Amino acid sequence: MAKNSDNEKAITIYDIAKEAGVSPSTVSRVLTNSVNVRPEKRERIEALIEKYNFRPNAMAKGLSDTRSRVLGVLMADIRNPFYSAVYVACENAALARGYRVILSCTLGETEREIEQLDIMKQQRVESIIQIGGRVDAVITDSSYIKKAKEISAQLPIITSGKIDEVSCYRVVIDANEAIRLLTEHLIGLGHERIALVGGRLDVISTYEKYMTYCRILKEHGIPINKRYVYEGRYDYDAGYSGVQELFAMKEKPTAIIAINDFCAAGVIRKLIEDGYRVPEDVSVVSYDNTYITNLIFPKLTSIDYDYETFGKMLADTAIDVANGMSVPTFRTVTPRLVIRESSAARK
Amino acid sequence: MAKNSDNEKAITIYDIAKEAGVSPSTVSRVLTNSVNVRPEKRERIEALIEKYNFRPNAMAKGLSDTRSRVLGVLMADIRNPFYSAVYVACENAALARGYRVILSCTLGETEREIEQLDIMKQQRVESIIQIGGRVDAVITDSSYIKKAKEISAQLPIITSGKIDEVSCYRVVIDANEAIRLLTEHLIGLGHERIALVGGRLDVISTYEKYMTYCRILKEHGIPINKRYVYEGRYDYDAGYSGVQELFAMKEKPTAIIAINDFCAAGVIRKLIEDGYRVPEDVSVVSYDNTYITNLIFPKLTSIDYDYETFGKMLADTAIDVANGMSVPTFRTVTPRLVIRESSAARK
DNA sequence: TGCACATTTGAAATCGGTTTCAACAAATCA
DNA sequence: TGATTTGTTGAAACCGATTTCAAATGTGCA
Repeated sequence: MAKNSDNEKAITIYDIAKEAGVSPSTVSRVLTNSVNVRPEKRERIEALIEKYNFRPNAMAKGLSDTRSRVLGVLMADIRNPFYSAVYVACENAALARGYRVILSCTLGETEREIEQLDIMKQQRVESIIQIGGRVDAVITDSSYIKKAKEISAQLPIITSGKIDEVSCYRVVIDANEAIRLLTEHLIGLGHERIALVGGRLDVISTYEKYMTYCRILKEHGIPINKRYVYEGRYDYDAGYSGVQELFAMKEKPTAIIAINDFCAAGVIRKLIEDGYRVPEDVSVVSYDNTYITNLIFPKLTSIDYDYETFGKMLADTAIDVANGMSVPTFRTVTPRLVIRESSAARK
Repeated sequence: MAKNSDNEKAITIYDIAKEAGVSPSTVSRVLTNSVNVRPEKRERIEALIEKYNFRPNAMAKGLSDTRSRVLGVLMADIRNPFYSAVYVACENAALARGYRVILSCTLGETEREIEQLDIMKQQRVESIIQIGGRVDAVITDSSYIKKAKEISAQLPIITSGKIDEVSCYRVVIDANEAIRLLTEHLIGLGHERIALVGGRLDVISTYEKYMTYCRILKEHGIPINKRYVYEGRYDYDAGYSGVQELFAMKEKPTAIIAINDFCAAGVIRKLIEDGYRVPEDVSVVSYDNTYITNLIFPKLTSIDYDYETFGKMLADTAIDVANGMSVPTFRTVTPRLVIRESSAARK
């Protein structure tokens, strides 16, 4: 049975050295493959490593290295499919460059967030990737800002969002382009009464979207109706209640831009419950292009961010900065429209 | 701007000690709060810690501690909502007991899996939690088995599945109970032509479900029709093509048990495309009770595992075993039926 | 004031690797 | 053959914390 306690100490290079009749330095040289070791000794050492399944203690190694080759990834909740997609892409990119990643989910608790930043510092991560930019917890808690400021003075923070008052490298989705794609897609389909559902205007990216939405409507000579903007959270319920409110109006929207796929699912649900057909009566589109888009009925038209590229850009920035390379402090990811079944020409 | 290179060395207890005019030991005593330190010195030291935002190097700490207080969690893919739910629950439970967690996704690549096991060993994790039991990669790769065997000889492995030939602690969902709940639920609704869609019978838990399904049908005097069992993967497509095949038959099923929520989404999609109504014409139920159940239309009846409890059981087992406590090598989690809209009485 | 005892403290060893430096051995060259 | 260069090796220092041990200091009581 799997060993159920930590009784026997782990093998060390000293043990290997003694049994092989060489010095620890020589064992280390075999491990790091740094300089020549006489073949016969090398073989003896390798045989012992194999025999005992020896693996060098990462703490000891980390102590003598100046570099940790570890990145920290901080996010609200890995259960969110957007976050998990970015995370996996980040991890892949980091691994490809010889870095490990430590993940931390804060579940929106500021205390935990602060604590985790400290832990990452103790782990001597080379940089911290913050995914989400405090989108989920809109309240910019001052104790968090203080900690983030402190940390950012000592190691680079790369974020997909923005942290108030904290200077960091930003790899950001081009929100203007995203909303432009959606709005023009809908306008192209003949829609004019286009509603925005979910998201809060005090969150930067959401506000940017709103502004661009207004600009584009104006460009097309479509009047802006503030009542077509339903603020709310970033979830299913926001979509559901958004429809409830919007469709109580006389001039009902013919198209809805939901703030993400969850929200869109709520939107569609409520529409169907109320007897509307999607997309025949109402078109619904959203952001994120998570796998949810393919699960629901009808399949969702959504904005894709190319997670592989996005995650890679985050990880590469983190690693480049840690290696002292000069890196732009602001980079954008260009979104792409994926048309599926939920949007169609206006009747 | 965030420091863009690792030029200045980090502060150490020696720096603090020198500036405070005490020995490093005293600084360490303040950090660990182990013994008394004269209040005036303690204050001076604490002030310096604050001043420099000093955080002790985790490597150095880890080197002198015999215990790492770290668990490793290995899984196929964190993007799977089932896995991410279990992961978060695990992490919460571990954190509550003062343990950190390192996550590793193998994305089904055996090579990566083996590599990550080694990394965890190097990190001196106290035990390894394997979520998924190689369900996703049915092929039990011999090189993986070999590595897992080697590892399990040195540190405890806790799994939610099963690893061939490798002895480990198992915390397993009671598959028999799960299928019993679903089958009896459907029979209670008057269904007799109940199909199984998705999953492969060479995966233990799937096979167990099949066997119990047969037993229960027999108990109720319902004839077993092997053609109602559609083997496939654990995804949307399996559900989709399952319906395609099953509904080409003359005696069409009136109820479907999908192997998980993804699969159920595919099932429902194809049913609707083909003009069936759910649940009026066909009832659909599944396992896992992920948030997908609430996103799709109709909302899915599914089997819940109480992720908090499940994750906690995994983490607690891992920690208890690491602490030499005697722990049962087999524990089960009792599933619970959550009835939603997708199942109804047979017409 | 002096002795016994408790509290605080620093020096040094330790954890397990890597790396520098100097010594030694082998190979090359004159 | 002897001098020079190159290749291997081990001893010891180092990374940054914790911990043991013994010394130094402080306190209580006669």
